[in-house]
Amino acid sequence: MSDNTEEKRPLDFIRQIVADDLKTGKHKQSVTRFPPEPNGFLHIGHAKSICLNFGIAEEFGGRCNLRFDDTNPSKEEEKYVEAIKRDVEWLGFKWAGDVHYASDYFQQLYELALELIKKGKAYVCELDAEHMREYRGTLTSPGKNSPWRNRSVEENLELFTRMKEGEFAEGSHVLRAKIDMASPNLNLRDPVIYRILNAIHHRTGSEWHIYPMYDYTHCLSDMLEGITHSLCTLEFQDHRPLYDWVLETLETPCHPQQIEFARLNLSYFITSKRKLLRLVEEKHVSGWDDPRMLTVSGIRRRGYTPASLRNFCATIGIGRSDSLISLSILEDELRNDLNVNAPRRICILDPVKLIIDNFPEGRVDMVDGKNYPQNPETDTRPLPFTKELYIEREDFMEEPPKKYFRLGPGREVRLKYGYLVQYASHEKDSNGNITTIHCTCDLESRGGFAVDGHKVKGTIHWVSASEGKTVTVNLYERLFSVSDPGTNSEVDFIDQLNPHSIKVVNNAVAEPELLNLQPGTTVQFERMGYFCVDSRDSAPGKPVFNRTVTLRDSGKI
RNA sequence: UGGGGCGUCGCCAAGCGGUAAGGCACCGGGUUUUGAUCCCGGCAUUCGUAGGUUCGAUCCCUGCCGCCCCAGCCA
Repeated sequence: MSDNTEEKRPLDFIRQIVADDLKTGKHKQSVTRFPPEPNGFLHIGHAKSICLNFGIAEEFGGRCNLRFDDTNPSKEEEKYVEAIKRDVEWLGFKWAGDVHYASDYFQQLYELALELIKKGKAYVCELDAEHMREYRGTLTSPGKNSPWRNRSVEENLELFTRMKEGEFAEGSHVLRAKIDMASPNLNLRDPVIYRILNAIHHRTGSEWHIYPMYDYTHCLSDMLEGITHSLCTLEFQDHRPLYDWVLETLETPCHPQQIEFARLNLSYFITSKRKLLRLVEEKHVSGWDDPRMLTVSGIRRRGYTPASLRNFCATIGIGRSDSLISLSILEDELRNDLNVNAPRRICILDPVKLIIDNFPEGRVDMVDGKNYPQNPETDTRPLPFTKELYIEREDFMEEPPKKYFRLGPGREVRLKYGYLVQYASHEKDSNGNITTIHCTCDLESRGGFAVDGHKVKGTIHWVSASEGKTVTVNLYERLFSVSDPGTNSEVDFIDQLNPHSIKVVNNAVAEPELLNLQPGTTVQFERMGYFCVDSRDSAPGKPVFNRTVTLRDSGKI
């Protein structure tokens, strides 16, 4: 796999901190973690976090754990665990040792909660959700103490134990950290750290009746794993004092440093699990792995490569300011990779027949098509050239402007790898649609070279009408028609979907070779773009191609 | 009208007191059997703004303006 780590780009602020901590000896080795909640599929925003956390481990010789943050059994499922593991591996990363789960620590977390109670730093509260909100105060006014705040340690211990034993109903009791109900930081107003939940957990089943909350779990899980740098997104900044409070209060043997960075926003897309879920549930897309989705699985099915994702993440960098990254950066990294790694093939997406009047009937010339423009002349495949061909409808114009380099009355053009042909005539149906174009060809120009050496500017691609194979091609465009869908709360993001995000072409004509591709393979259709064999809808001998991305087409008329 | 963040080219992003890297996009030109690739060249007298400190400030200080996040028994 190629990525551009070899270029000495400046370190982002997080890597600088890691480098400094290693240099000063604060840490012998960096230990990071990627902590997804298994409640949905990973999207490109997660890829940024994955590249950061695993990337640091690779670059600094450290370790990176994969840890599932599974503290809410009502939302989490095993199938997401499997999908997430597959996505991380597909990106090319390897987690240190076994996969970790926050649920591995439930017993330790419980014992530490007992410690907290004994220190007088946590109490069982019986306020219901509504009262709890009321007591919390507002952004501008302080909260007030819960009437249960000053229970004795013994009583708290007994109540918490009974919570654990399943003696109480959901919602009736919670364990709260005793911090400061007047704190300007709402997260410090005696946050709930344990609640009663009787759901079945995907790993621990019905063993537990109480489940720890994120703020309590995350810092301790980090601590237990010896994480040195706990990287998360900006919205957790306000939680950092609580992260630190738990570790300090419990006097833990180590204290990971939480560092926040800005989450990824990509133009013309949404990176919100909740909104992606709605697209799936309301069937605006075919599923989590719809090639138009910017989920890791959708991206993969679309034909993107792991290297292009990693290079993209390296290119955009890590910062703390809100940003909206242009989709063109992603596409640029994709093209950089595919340009050198995707073999060239030929497929006509919108066929119109071209007949070479002076070419012998029944003759099949096998001409050589180059697989990669940068490779030696010998890396070729045979292409059957016959009297009747298909060319792209857009490659012929009845009244072409001067700068149009393709076929038209009076024009000469090169059929790539084949022959030079000169326009003879064309036919139209009653609706005025062009049905057939007639040309004559210079039989001496095989390979596309003029015998007398004259220049031919235009080169177009073609497929033999008799030897070509009909295939289905999905022409994808961006899923949304505005650059910042979902940003304006006045508008439902569903109304911002691009009605032309998919166009299915059922009569594309492909060179025979194209039927032999393995699902998941990405090739370039010369002059048209990069296309990937769909891994779900293709059948042997009946491939379905997804347009991964178009070619750049600067100045094309 | 509480607290926490952020503000360098259209979009990202370096810069760490010594006089504005790089990428994307865009605009020119060259090569080309993909109007692709590749190659050259252009693209911030200026760093949200107003003051202050300094020989010198994008970097330090102060005020102002703008944007984002926080009142789940979600993560």
